[in-house]
Amino acid sequence: MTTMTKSKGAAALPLNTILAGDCIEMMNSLPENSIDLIFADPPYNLQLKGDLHRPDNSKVDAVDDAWDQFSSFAAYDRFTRDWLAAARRLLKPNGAIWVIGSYHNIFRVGASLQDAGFWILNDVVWRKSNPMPNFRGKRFTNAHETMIWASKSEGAKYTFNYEALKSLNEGVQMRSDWVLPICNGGERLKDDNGDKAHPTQKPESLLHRVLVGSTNPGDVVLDPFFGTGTTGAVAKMLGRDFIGIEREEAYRKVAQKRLDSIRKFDREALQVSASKRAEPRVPFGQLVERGMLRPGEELYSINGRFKAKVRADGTLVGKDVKGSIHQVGAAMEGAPSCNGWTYWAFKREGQIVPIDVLRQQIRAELAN
Amino acid sequence: MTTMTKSKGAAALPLNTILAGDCIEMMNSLPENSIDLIFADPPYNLQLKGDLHRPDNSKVDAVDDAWDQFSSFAAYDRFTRDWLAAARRLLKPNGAIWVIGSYHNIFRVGASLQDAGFWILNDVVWRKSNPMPNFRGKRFTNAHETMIWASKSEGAKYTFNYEALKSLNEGVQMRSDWVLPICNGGERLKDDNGDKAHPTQKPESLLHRVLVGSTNPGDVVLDPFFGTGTTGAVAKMLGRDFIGIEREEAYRKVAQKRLDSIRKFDREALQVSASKRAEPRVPFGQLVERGMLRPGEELYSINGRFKAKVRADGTLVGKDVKGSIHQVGAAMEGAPSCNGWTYWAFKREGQIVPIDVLRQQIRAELAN
DNA sequence: ACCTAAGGTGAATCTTGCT
DNA sequence: GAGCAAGATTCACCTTAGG
Repeated sequence: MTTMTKSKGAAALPLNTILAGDCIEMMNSLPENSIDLIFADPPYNLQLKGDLHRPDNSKVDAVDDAWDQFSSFAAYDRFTRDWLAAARRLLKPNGAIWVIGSYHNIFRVGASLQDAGFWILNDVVWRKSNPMPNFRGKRFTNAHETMIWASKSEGAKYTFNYEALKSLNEGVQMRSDWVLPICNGGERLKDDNGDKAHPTQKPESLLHRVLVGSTNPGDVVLDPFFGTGTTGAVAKMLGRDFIGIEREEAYRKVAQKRLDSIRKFDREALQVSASKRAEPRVPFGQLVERGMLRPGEELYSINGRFKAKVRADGTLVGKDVKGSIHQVGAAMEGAPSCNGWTYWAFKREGQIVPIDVLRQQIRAELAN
Repeated sequence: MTTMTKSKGAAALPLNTILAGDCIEMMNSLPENSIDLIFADPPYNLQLKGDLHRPDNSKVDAVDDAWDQFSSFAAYDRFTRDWLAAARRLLKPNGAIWVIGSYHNIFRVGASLQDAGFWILNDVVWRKSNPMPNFRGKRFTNAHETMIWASKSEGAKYTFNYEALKSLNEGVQMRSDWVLPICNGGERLKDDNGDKAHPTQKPESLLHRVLVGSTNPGDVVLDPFFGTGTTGAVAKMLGRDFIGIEREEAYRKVAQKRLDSIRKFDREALQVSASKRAEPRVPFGQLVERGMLRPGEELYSINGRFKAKVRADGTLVGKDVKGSIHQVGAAMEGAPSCNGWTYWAFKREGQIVPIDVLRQQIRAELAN
């Protein structure tokens, strides 16, 4: 790969390098209207109070780095406005930006994007297939992050490789929710001690989809919060040029080593997200939520011997037992286990209908 | 259903009615600190430029109603701040709010929520199983909407029926991404012409999960943008009280008709699995007092590594430690904390039995 | 070599109630 | 309100060790 190609007027772009320093200063040192795509993974401004332990008493290794600390929402907003202004100056008129965040920061980022004149094209949800659970049972599992995709301004002719994404998605149009695993296993970079080199390394599969969808080969991709360089790594594989900016020496070192080992079009490395087409699990509770069965309605065992009543939370109550469709079926039969889906039925217009029919309906919908 | 019950000081709440008028004015006419939950589906501020046609040239019936028009982001922000302030005044200290939106408005709503002092608990993604495709192939299929769940302030004791949601989800904790179909078929209300009565009617399944998860029977739920009354309908079914506010006469009429036809589920069906925390507290000493365990008897850690002796006052003595079942367990494991109830076991007839079995016996007695 | 069991871990605003 | 003690609480992976 080449450094310092693609001159734009007097200045030149330091292609395929990692710039050391503050992202706003470094961006301001680059020529305006020179970048095709920006991917930004800014600090999330998590506000953690104390330690968190798992039920087995092991401690969660949380993101408590200094770079994620801001004194107030106002301070975070100032930072956001400043780096977005610098980013917007760099973008070509038909360039675009992606920003990723969580509920801690993404609403502020999104509003600032709009205020700065960016035009939101989609918000895209990264649904994590293996998120960390909520150990205390006080909230929903925080199972997704949000990305905002925006053009430099309204009416701009941004890049969108519709057909490529459709192919990636087995021939149907790509949706705004992407199911991808978090970065772990061999892809997760380790430091010399064997600990994770960066607390929030993003999976290459995510960047693969972003770059295939919104850049063309030869485009210049800037990542102002480069970290361990996932953006650069995927850009290199896909034949795009990148520029990274990273303040922390330790991250730059790991990223450079990573980049040096990557070859363009290393197909093997791209085989991360082949989809498994297992039958989706359908919770019985969905039949209740969706009104297919009514709370208070009676279910009948397929052998006609027992009945039980549906509750609003998708559990059953029978004589002396309550619990899941499986638990109540097992208890009534005195069996160690029972597949409630094939054991229970409901009545419609005098007919006895197995509840599994309703599950099949939902699965058919999901397949579309 | 009753109207005007639950007086709060001088004022009374117009329960289970639809108030006609501007939502901010109407909210300001209600007593402060009186509402348990607010569900709000405000205008999305869609900024549609022209007509959209499907590939077969049929015209998409878009949301272009007057109530969704704002002159600028600043105007939308003003409106948002104002209704959020009125909403926050109404909430009880431990109340909570849900707001639903799309990328057009949700970032502004989220930032305003945070600025107003609400404390975000989760952002929840409603992943539509049957969204409208992107006909032009210029963007990702807009296949989700975003809900923000927030308590009135940081540290508030909001309602979260963890076990009920877990039951709804087949025994695993509920995640922040919910896959549910959009509202159509028989559930979709039609006007006298057979057209959809409201452009953005929400599915009852969505409200079912919201209300089961974050309210209890008898709670008061306010929806300041009532529309055709999905919130009221599900609240009524689930035995919650509701208050709706709606400006448009046509929507109120449809909503009232809908509400009149709905019956509440029976009481048993509304019972929901409770968390252990809600069960009565049983001191370990009671097991000794009642002779279920004898002073001097040995307890064994569940992993078989440690043992300790029961004393007459309900404390344990082990090697070098004495104290509560929790303290001794934690000390032996070198852990910051330990739930002694699940950590210790005793022997009966050669069998190892967890002490929690004895606590459950006592709780079962207390329930009778 | 292959299978099973045990252990580790991930952007987390993660308790409640009594004294 | 601060301080302390009781006690409730996890899913989908991957790696490693052991059989």
